[in-house]
This record gives sequence, C-alpha cells and structure tokens, in this order.
Amino acid sequence: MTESVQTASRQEQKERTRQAILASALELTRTEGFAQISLRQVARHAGIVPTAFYRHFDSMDELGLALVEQSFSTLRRMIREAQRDPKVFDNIIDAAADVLVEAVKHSKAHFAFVARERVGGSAAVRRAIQHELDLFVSELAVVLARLPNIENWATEDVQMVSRLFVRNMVSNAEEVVEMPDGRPDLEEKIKEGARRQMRLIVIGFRDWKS
Amino acid sequence: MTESVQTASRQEQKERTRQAILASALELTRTEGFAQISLRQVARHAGIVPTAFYRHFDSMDELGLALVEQSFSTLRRMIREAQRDPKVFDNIIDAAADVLVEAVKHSKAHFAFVARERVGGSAAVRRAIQHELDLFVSELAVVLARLPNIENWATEDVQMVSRLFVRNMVSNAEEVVEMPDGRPDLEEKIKEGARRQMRLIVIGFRDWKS
DNA sequence: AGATTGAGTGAACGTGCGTACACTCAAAGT
DNA sequence: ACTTTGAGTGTACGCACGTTCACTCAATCT
Repeated sequence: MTESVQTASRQEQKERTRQAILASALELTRTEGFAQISLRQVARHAGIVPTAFYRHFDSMDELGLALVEQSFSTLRRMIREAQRDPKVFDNIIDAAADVLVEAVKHSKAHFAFVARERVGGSAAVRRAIQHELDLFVSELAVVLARLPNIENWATEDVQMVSRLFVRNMVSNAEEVVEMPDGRPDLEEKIKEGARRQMRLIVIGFRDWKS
Repeated sequence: MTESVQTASRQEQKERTRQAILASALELTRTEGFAQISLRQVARHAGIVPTAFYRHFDSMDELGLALVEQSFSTLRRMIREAQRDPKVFDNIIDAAADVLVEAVKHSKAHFAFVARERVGGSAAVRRAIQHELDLFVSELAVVLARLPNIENWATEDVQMVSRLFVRNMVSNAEEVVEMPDGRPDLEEKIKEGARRQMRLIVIGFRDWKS
C-alpha cells in the first residue's frame, strides 16, 4: 500500500518499453506488412534484446492483436469527440468527411496497419479487425435508424446501408493512407469524393422502395 | 521452321512447369499471403528443385506480377463473355450480381490473391493490382456514360460513380472469397446485398443534383 | 538490512531461407 | 552423326530467424 512515487518506476519503465515495442512494430509496418516483420527487427528497433520481447508479449501474434486494440481505441475516441460537435447535426455528411480525413491523417500508421492487416494479416489479427468493424456497422446502424427518412425501414435494410457506409469509410481511409504528405489538394479531393459518395447514397435513401 | 510435333515437347514441358509454379504459388497463398511464402516452398510444391525456379522467374516478385496478370485476364474473359448475354441490358444489376458471385466462385484462389495482395502485397504487386483496378474504373465509366440518366453528367461525376461501383465490387468479392463452400444461402445473401447496394446507387443517379 | 522479484542480457542451438556454382543429359539444331 | 542448348539437379555457403537457458542487478517487498 506504500506505493506512490517510487513504486511507479518499475511499472512505468515496463509500460514505456511496451509502448516502444508497439511503436516500433507500427513504424516497421509502414513499409512491410506485419506478417513479414520479425520479432528480432521489432526488438532491435525498440532498443531491447530479442528475449526481452517475451516479457511483454508471448508472440508476434499477440503483439498484432494489441495493435488492433490500440488502433480502434484511437478511432473510437476521435469519433466520440466528433459526436459532441453540434455541427454534425447540421451537415452530417461534410462532418463525416472531415472527421475521416483528419482522423486518418492524425494516426496514419494505425489506419495503415488496420487497412493492410484487415485482409493481409494472420487469421487471428484478421478476425479481430473484422470483429471491430462489425461492431462499427452495428453502432452506425443505431445512429442511422434515427434519421428522418430511415426511421421506419426494415432492420436489415438499415444494416445494409450501414455496411455500405463503413465499407466506403474503409476504402476512403485506404486512399488517405496512401496519400503523400503535404498535398492538401489531394486531401480535399478525397474529402470531396467521400462527400459525393455519401450524398449519392443519401439521395438513394429518400426514394428507397418508392 | 521444322517445328511441328516434337518441337513442342520442350516448350510444352517448360510451360507445364511454369503453370505448376503459378498453381503452387496460388495454392500456398490460400492460407498464407504471398509475401510470406518462400521460393523454396513454391519449388517444393511444384515438384522442382529451388534453383530450377530461376529458369522461369527472376524472383518471387516477378512471380507475383505474373499471378496478377493471370488473375485479371481470367476476370476480363468472364466479363467479356457476360456482356454478350442479352439479358444484361434488361436488368444490369441482377446480371452484375450474378456475374460477380459466379466469377469469384469459379476462380476463388485468383480473387483471394488479388483481394489480399491489393493492400498487403509488395509495393510492385500492389501497384500492378491498383493499375488494373484503375483500368476497370475507366472501362466501366465508358459503359455507364451511355446509360439514360447519366449521359449528360460531368465526366468526373461518372468517374466517381464508377469508382463507387468497382470499390463495392471488390468488397463483395472479398466477402465471396471468405464464404465457406457449399453454402448457397450465404451466396444468395451476398448477391442480394450486392443488388441492393447497386439499386441504392442507381436510385441516387436518378435524382443526382436535382 | 536482507531476501525476492522480474525486466533486460548474451551466448548458443537448430532451421529454413535465397542464391552461387558446377553438373547432367535429352531434345533441338546443324 | 555431331554439337549446342537449356530445363532441371545437388551441394554448399552465409545469414536471419525464433526460442532455450543461465545470468545480472536494481527496484521492491518483508
């Protein structure tokens, strides 16, 4: 119970090393894909000896799952913050496009990791990402179900539209990830494209089954 | 010029081995992702010694590019055949959904390869796939531009819609790839989802900018 | 003050890898 | 009938890998 300032030191140091490992893996994943980076590479980049890796993760696969968790918690935080902004109610489409581009730009490495490992990763990592995305679809469906044109749709139709939105969000995120830095024109182009796609879908809403 | 029956023998044998290498790589890629299968694995699976691999490809990267080419030529042939079918004019949406599911089912391994390596592969393979997909978007845009509601749209709007279609085609293909065999119910569900998404977009067309 | 814990070390292992090199031996060319 | 060609062989190399094991030594606990 006498833990206060000094007690933190050991735990803190361990946590710092853990974060260094995560950051190193993310950095190395920028160019290579998680499945082809090695435990030794990660350890080297994090400034520790290969065996020390095992003090933090049982295997590279567990490190991958930790990265998935970290990536999605980042994204969730950003979306929660954006929802507080009142202007999203006025123009949900423009707001969504802005949030998307900003979020991806802010944590590019995380998004690049998710985009790539969603289809290319190990089975475990792939499943974890798919699960998170499925959660997203369901959450978004709840939000959509409250919109004027949609409130009396069949549940499965709302789910479908939600999938359509998330799917396009993922695709647009991929584009932003591959966007070179310092090109605000390209960024604006992607935003504009995203806005148009969403508008198109929303227009489809209005006349759905009419 | 005296090449007739016997002359083919050497060439034929070489071609047969080449196809064995391609097929082996495709087979191994089912579970592992192209970047993490080794030259030696491919050679072993194809029934040759590792060094013999070099008689056919300079590197694994070139093998990957050959697989991209093979995959897309398969897809192109299928779409060309489907376009001859007169019923695609009556109901282009249902026809597209059918073609998609059938094509992916017919050469699942090729589609799985493309879907995975599109984002997870080496830079060269990724670029090759992106190039092929860009071609597809342009080709589809030409077809779309002839449709009644679209004929006087701005070119960039048509391109955007075309991207939207191809993007969703890719996503749906991913779903079919991950679909377990012998589940016609799941297959029909994916088809139905694809139909709905396309209908939604088409409805958006009608009222675009009105 | 002394004992315990546990993050990080360093050497060593077996394995699979890509690639080099010199080779065989039928088919194809002359 | 001979030479040439070239797909496929077999050995051998150096290297990076994941994992093992016995270790150090400062922070923490008693």
